[in-house]
Amino acid sequence: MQDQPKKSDQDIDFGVLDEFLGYRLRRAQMNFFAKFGEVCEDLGISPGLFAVLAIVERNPGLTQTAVAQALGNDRSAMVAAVDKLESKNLLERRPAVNDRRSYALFLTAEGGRFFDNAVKRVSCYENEMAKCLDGDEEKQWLLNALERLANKSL
Amino acid sequence: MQDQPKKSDQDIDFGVLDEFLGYRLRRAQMNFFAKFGEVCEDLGISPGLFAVLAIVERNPGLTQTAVAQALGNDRSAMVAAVDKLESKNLLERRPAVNDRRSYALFLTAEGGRFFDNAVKRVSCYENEMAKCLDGDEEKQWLLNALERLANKSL
DNA sequence: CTAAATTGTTATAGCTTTCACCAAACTTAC
DNA sequence: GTAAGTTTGGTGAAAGCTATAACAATTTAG
Repeated sequence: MQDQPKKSDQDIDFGVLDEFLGYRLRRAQMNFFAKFGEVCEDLGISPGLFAVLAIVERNPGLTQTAVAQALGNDRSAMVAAVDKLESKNLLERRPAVNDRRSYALFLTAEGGRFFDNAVKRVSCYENEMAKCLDGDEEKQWLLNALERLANKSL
Repeated sequence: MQDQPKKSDQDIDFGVLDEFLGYRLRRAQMNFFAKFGEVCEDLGISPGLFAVLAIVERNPGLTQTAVAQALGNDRSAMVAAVDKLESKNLLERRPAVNDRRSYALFLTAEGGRFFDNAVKRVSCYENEMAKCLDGDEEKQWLLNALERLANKSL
């Protein structure tokens, strides 16, 4: 009754966890986050900062809150993010033309080059990760399923 | 040149983000995390604590580090988690039989009942979320794809 | 026995979320 | 038009969770 059978890592019963989408999503996302860190280590940006650059690059002039809403983050999270990107000379806060409360965000020239380079790296490792999927067909299916789950309400 | 076209929330160009598995995984997982919080609000446990209970329930006597490794967390994260679960009388630290450094973790009787109840709730909302998938077939495919992504190495 | 590895722990830092706050903008009523 | 209240944008402080590094006690390897 006291001799536990010395379970190895593979030997563990995950029970209901194995059937829960929430848990599996977390594990998959943790792996992606870790791989992102490896690939972009020297660039000094996190997935969150990368996402901010991506939104601002395609939608120049957006306010901080607009970017936050687009990414599903809180407004307050944007302060430190934009501060950091601005200190790296990648992003620029300009006063908004018709609203003195808000800033309009723009990529700097350096930010544009930086982002292009980062996209290359991220695309590269994304493609590598997607190799465990069955071709572009399954990847598109997966992207679609994930979008449905992200927007599902109870 | 200065009149930005007043983009609404739906009007934003996500660019490369839309094709990145990492981003879509994050969005989907954020939604699951939020829904978990709604459903289990009065229970006072997070997805992380739920996962600890699930592992200990199916693998009684595991050490803290073994649970951490199973869940992909750091050992140090387990301290606060077990502290919290122990203060709720759901989990118990017993001295390990053959290693005075480590504890063996067990669910208390109350912890067992609590977990059963929590599983009912989480299963319920998991099923609700899965309704945006095409039957059990697509769910199983998705679980499988997520497992592949979680274990893929570069 | 000595050196290396392991367990639980603490401290520290980073990131994210929540709350309250102030200034600016908007809405409504005069 | 003005003046009141309300909403919104950015910010800062506090709380939460996670990851990293270091540490003492203990176990294991050589």
